[in-house]
Amino acid sequence: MEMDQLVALCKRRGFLFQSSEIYGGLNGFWDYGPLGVLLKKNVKDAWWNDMVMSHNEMIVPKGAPQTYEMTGLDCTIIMHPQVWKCSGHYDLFHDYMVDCRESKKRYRYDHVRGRWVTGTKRGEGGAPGQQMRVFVTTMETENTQTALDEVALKFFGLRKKDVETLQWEGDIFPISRLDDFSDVLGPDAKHVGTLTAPREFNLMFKTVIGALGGEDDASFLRPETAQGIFVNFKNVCDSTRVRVPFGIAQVGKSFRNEITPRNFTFRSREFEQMEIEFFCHPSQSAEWYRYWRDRRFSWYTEMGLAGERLRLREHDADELSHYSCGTADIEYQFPFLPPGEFGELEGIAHRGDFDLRSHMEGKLVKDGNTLVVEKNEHGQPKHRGSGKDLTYYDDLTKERFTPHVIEPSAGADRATLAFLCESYNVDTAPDENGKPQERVFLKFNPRIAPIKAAVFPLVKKDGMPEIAAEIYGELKKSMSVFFDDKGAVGRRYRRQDEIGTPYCITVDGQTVQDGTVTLRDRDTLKQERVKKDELLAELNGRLGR
RNA sequence: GCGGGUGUAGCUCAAUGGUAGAGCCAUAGCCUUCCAAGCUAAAGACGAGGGUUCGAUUCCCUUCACCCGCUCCA
Repeated sequence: MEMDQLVALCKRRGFLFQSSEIYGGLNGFWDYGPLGVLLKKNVKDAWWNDMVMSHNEMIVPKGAPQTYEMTGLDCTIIMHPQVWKCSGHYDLFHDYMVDCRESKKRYRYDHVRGRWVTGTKRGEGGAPGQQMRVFVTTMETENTQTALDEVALKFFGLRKKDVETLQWEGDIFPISRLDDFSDVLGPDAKHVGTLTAPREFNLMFKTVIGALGGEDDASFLRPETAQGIFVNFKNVCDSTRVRVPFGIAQVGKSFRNEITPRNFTFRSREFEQMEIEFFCHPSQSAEWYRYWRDRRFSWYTEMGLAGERLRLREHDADELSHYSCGTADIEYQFPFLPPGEFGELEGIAHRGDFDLRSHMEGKLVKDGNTLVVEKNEHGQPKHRGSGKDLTYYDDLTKERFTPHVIEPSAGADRATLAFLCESYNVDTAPDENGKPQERVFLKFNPRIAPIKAAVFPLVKKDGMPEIAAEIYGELKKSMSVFFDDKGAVGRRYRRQDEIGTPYCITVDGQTVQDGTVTLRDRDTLKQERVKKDELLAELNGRLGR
């Protein structure tokens, strides 16, 4: 399937539009159309229903260490600025970058390190040339000096055996200590002075609280919904009777000022997340991590992403965040990605006690194998925590501890996009002359199909429209249905196929006589006669409601 | 943010320094008894801003968006 066909279908049928399209669009922002809003809502509802509403805390689910409770939250998009300082997002999302005019590469300002060196550039025919003092640079590596040797040799046009002729001076230090880059050789450059001045990249959307707000009132749109759950952990414990282990779920918008939004809705600047923060005893956290990883993977397969295009990828040890004991991505092979590449739908992370501790003590950094509060130059916490006690006291075991967190964090827009890609199907169906015609249909799981059924009068006479309208009205009380009496019935079927409607109900001449209608299946094209009074029950059964 | 490419109707494609054409889709009506049929009607576009020009969709500049490659990817 070519992605542009799906994009065209999404626009033609009203699933997705570019934001502010009449003004030329806005990079990284997308609007859901009349059908798209139904589809995405169904995805979110399915998630909420399966994870929260239908969860039975009285029985042990398959694969779980024990029973657990689930509850929900809906937090604000703008939160106290200190939330983002303690979570680490403030420091992490404020990057200074330098660009190389020659190699067209971009580097993180604080990651480019180098050292002064003096050498003699090889001239024409191997003759000695000009002597130069240059600050050669490289990205941080395990052995920075070796990397610098290579860069310097290449710059001066020397062989490996000439390495002794290089006169190094001083220590290796980041270029952020230099005021002037005119004698700096970029990591991938052939000439000196090609690096631009550092420029700030703010990956969080900044806004101002209050009409007269200045820089002191600066706040941020949340880059993830998770932090709202952590800062409300104590409120939830104190106001409901939940006991650890339990999970808090939240669905909501998040915002990231991505450098390169691309690939349709896959990387958007405004997007919606479906997140669970699951709190458990540290001794059980590894088991819970495995439970949630497997549970979330099977959710996607049950929703229709079964097959080779979906995979579970456990992160390597060196890929893990410093606080994590395990992270897995659920990934989908989107059609717009190069062959063999997968895009992340959801990450399941073992976050340890990092988050709750951060909001108690202040922003944490790794010191050896432990987490300690990051200090500023005065020896005080760089970002001060709330000081509130976010530990948990277990009445039964008489134990106080900081719960560990398992975080299944899913992208609602990415899941919706994956379902769209997966359901896009083309087959051939005979037209009225028996000639095979190409048919495009979206093979949605009926749970997420925007329209569950369409009702047609075969022709506009003999009382058929009236009966169809009556059936339509009855069904509409309990599901999204569509009425269509325009044009030939074959065209109406195709139109429903293209938006993924699982069933079409047609009132024909026989309906007037015996009260039965035809029920057509989207995938098999087969029709069965069903009594119109039994239609609702029949549909509910087939839709698994 | 950088480099390259592309912007004409919802889609696919024309033409033009002087009133921008067509097919499909979509809309309304007629006709039609089961898988995109037919007839009729009406509607619909030069991505945006500026400049040159008597006149710019066409030439120039800027900008925006999309595609590809870098970069980024908590």
